[in-house]
Amino acid sequence: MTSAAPDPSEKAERILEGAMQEFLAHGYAATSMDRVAKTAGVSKATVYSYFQDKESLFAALVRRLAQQRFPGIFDRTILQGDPAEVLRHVATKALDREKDPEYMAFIRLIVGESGRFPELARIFVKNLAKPAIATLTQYLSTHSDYRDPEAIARILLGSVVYYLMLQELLHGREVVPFEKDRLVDSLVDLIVEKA
Amino acid sequence: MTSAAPDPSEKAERILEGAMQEFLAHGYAATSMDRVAKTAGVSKATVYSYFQDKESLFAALVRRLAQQRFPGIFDRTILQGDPAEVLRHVATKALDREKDPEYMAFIRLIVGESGRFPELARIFVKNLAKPAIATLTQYLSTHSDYRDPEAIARILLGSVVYYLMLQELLHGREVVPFEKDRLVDSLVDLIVEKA
DNA sequence: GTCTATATCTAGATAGAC
DNA sequence: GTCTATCTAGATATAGAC
Repeated sequence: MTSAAPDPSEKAERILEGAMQEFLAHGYAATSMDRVAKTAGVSKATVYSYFQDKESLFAALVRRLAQQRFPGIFDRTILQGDPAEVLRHVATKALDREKDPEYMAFIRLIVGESGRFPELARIFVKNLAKPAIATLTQYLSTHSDYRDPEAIARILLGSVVYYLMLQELLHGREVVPFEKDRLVDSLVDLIVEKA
Repeated sequence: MTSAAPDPSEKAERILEGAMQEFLAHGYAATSMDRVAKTAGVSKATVYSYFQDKESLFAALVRRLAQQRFPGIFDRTILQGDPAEVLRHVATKALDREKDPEYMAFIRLIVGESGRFPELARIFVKNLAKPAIATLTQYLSTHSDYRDPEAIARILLGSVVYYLMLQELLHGREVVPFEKDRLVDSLVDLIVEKA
């Protein structure tokens, strides 16, 4: 057994890596299993030996991305301290995701396939959106007097996500240019001054 | 591109109608020209006599939807009067779009295909998002003292769009339930109290 | 276990009948 | 002008070689 494979899951890793590149770049329907295999550096038959079919591979990939590759932004960050600084930090960190092309492509993919794969969209919400809302809501509950902290949390996150979607995903930079700092400044002012 | 006939062709209308149903339901890649023809009630050859290829048909459809079928929300609405009432009206009207499945599917389609068709995404931004931002910014400029009215406009619209996307498109209703009224109330309070 | 080769089907696009 | 029939390419999925 000198030529034994390193790890049975090593091939599965490469396949998922190849699948990620292809699905993120072209979406579900426009991605072929041939290209997944080629990108992963294995044969197509090997892909089918690890994953039942195209849908199973896609589902496995999305679960993986939602649970491992793109953990919630604030999961490990303990929010505490001055509200103005904390909120500015939160908004800025969320906006920084524009610099991660894979994350942006993941958003595009999930939204685009949310009709065909509603269950995968729910996994995305449960693993990424929900923890972000919960963490921010928790902070606002203990550091402000808002009647409805979750509503405020959704306003902040919504403003940021809308910015990313409009300016980056939908290529609005050239059509409706807008500086990130302006959004952050107004957002922090609006929320903190009121508190 | 096919030449736009002066008098609208009945056949072209039916084809676009069929294309709308199919593309909105399945996205670009998963939609076949066979099904477009069948839904439109014409032969596939007829489809190709009116539109050069699949991409041209898709582009014509998106332009049509962005320019005619889904005009900007506030284009015809003259915003004037008490800020609290106006902003509440604006937010509520925008949130009501969740009741229009075709509009929601259009959002999903544009976001999902924004990688493959960036120019169509820009058309969407130019015709729908930009006018909404501009109209609301204009109102806030004359009815509030905000240093950056456009930032406020984007915060309001972003909060609403994020709600629609998370709760409806991504099927978050069951995962992170939230009442629309709570969002509207906090949004209006936040913006008007500060003014 | 993995790959090559292939079966089967469906897609986009077109030629030719009427 | 419109439809039927068809071409060609590329898709998913699998059988069989090594």
